[in-house]
Amino acid sequence: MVRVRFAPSPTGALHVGGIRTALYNYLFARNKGGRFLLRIEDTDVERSKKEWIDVITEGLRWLGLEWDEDIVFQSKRLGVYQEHAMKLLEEGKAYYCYCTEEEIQEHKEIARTLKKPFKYPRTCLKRSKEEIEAFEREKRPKAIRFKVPEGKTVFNDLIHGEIEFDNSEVEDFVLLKQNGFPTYQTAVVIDDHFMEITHVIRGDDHIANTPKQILLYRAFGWEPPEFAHLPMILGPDKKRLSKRHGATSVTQFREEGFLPEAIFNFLALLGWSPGDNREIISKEEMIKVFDIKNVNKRACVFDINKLLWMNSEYIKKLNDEELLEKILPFYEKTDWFKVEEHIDVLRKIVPLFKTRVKTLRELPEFSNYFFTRNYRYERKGLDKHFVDPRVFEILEEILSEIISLKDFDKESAERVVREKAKQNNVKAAFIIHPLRLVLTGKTVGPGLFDIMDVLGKDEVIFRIKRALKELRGFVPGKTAYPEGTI
RNA sequence: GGCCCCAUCGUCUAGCCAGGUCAGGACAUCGCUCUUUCAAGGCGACGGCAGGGGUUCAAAUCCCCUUGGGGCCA
Repeated sequence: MVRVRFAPSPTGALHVGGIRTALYNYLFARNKGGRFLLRIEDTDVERSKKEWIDVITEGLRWLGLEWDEDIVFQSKRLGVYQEHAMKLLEEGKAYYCYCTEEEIQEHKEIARTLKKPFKYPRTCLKRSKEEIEAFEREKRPKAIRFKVPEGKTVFNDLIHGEIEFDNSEVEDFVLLKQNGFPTYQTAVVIDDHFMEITHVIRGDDHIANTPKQILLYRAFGWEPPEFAHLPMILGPDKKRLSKRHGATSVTQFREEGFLPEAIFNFLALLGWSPGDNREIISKEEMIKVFDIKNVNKRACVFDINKLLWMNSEYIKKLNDEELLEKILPFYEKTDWFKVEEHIDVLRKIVPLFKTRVKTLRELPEFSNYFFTRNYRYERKGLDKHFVDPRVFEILEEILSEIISLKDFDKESAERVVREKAKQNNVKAAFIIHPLRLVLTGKTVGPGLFDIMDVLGKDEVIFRIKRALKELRGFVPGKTAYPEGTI
């Protein structure tokens, strides 16, 4: 059975690259009817934090990347790594290294000045018995290094094809550090073996590590898994994606109002294509058609614009009730009111913005005027729509008409506005634009009559009255802008 | 510096493995349309095989070099 894993370090947020790695592992496993496991690589005690583990697991759940079986924590397996390092030592496939940090650093310096590549010079492999005994007597700290055999290491990458390394390029890397902690290579190989991982799918920054790991598998007498190295994700400047490129973590995406389905879909298509021209693909469909062979080799740029578009597509696919439910937390965050008390108004408002927002977070700010009278008229709107003084007369007429209206709703409001426009021999747009500005302060938004309907008769009357008072006699370009309206 | 990976519109990509269709789609941009505005929708435009050598009747596709980008050693 296929078994894959996602193995993040809890040293930071779950970022775009990590999400996509998890995603491809997940798709691969589900496509093959295999298992998708989670392992936390927390051997770096100083940088690993418990909080990050929660951030990672919550992020994965939010995205719908449910893992199988219990989470494996490397920090609980230190004994296993030590045991296995000792085994290689006993078999003569590894050796103690007494070199200090400073000595290694010195070698590196020399290599740098000579412009030669640095490789551990096997100092401790060549030490005499006496030397070693002396070190032991003074209890000098020691690491365990792997003795890299001669030859070539070749592996068939599922994405890149055959990749070959000459072992002479690989240095005798450390298996166990002086403090008894395993290095990345050691822990990865041992864990992948015991977790019975069949396919290692990870970022291609690990390609150069792969020969070391294969060498380790062989030393242990284990069969290496298949490898698939995913291309990196870059920022718009083609540099490795980082915080300075804006939102790059699941947490941020969630807070900014992206839907998990959109992220899932977008990231899946970043480096992989089903081969046809589809863009919006459901998770189920992806699982069905995912093939690791169709994954691209080339690093790709994370394009927030396309994500935004895709998010708006998923928002449009939501029915009104679903949208409402998803939007509530974003209204809650505004602190404008208790959402439970205004749920009926929200139920009317939310659908009006469905095709007008790209993220959920935009909705509250786009609809602020439904919850406050404290908004300002957009300056460019005043200049554009209040040029003709007849606007005030018609507004006056509409006001009195609305006051006498028995049943105020979308239809009657529209009838009043259109009739008054007709009677005054102007186009409906002549009065619709200034009225929108009066009622919302904005020049853009949902249909005016929808807005009037939601605001209700009393509020519409109040706002028109207020505007007539504030804006009467206003001449664009000449009159100073009324207080609080700019 | 050494080793490794990569190279199709601004961006994501299809096409490459099995050479022969005006190099197809999506995002973005621009235009038109619909419309009370903005969106959404519909229609359209712009825009690409990094460069150079080969192989071949024929190269985006196969090979080599250069250039550029990325990664690991750090």
